[in-house]
Amino acid sequence: MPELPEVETIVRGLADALPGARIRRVEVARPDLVDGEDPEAFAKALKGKEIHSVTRRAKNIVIDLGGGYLLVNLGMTGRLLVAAKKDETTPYLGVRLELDGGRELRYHDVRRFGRLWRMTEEEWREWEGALGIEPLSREFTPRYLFDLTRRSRVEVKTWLMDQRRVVGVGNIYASEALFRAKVDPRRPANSLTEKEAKRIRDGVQAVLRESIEFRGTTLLDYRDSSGEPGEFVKRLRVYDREGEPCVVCGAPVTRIVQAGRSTFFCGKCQK
DNA sequence: AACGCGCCCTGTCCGC
DNA sequence: TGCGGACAGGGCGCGT
Repeated sequence: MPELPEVETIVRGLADALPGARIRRVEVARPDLVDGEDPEAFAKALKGKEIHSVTRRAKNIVIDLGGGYLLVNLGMTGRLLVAAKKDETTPYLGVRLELDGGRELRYHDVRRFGRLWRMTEEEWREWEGALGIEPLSREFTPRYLFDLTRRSRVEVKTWLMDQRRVVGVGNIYASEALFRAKVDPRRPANSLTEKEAKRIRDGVQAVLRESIEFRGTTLLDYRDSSGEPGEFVKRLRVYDREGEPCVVCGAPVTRIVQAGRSTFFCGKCQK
């Protein structure tokens, strides 16, 4: 569900609300959501810890507990919400962290593709180092993108979604970025020119930045940490617009399937 | 090593 | 109205 802009929006909300809060009690309603240890050990380890900061790495939410981390990946339908203890819950509640001041942090997930897990400082460094670079960082240069594509014949849309190279781009923003770059999503990665690599870099950064401004894309399930939907869906140019006119040339938007996922593009604008 | 595929799970929507 | 199939923002593990 959530790609970089959605996770970033959630993280900004949590970073405002949570630092300084202490975890008083932990309830694991859906044990399969906890990775790496049994739910009792997980709960015991978190109890009493203070939340120092909340940040993002790739599509993961990173909660610094001071000498250890709690990681959250939202999968397709995960939500991380700050709520009042007295507020109503849903059948999809997975994990509840009771905090001070009558508040709690709730993890909800209809499909349960999401995960919560703990990491030591050392595990964090190793895990984090194996991920690709952040697309909004200075490291993400046209040259970086061009050089890494040389060794891969994978179609460029699928290539963009591989989190070992560049993180944070998922199914919506891969289509949107390639539309902005005017590059056909079926092109093998190693067929790109340097100019096209630059256009793709620019397209990825532009669409991610704009989507963050609009607090992400809500197709159905996505909500920020306050339960509010994102507004970027109105700004999508090709995603979920099969048959509708291209916003640039008017030709109908095409839908194809790549690596089992829908891709949307304009066959006239994207070469 | 790189790559394609099936699978995890629940809900919604569409065509018949 | 009911039913089967396709599909949904992600990511892992398998076999080749």
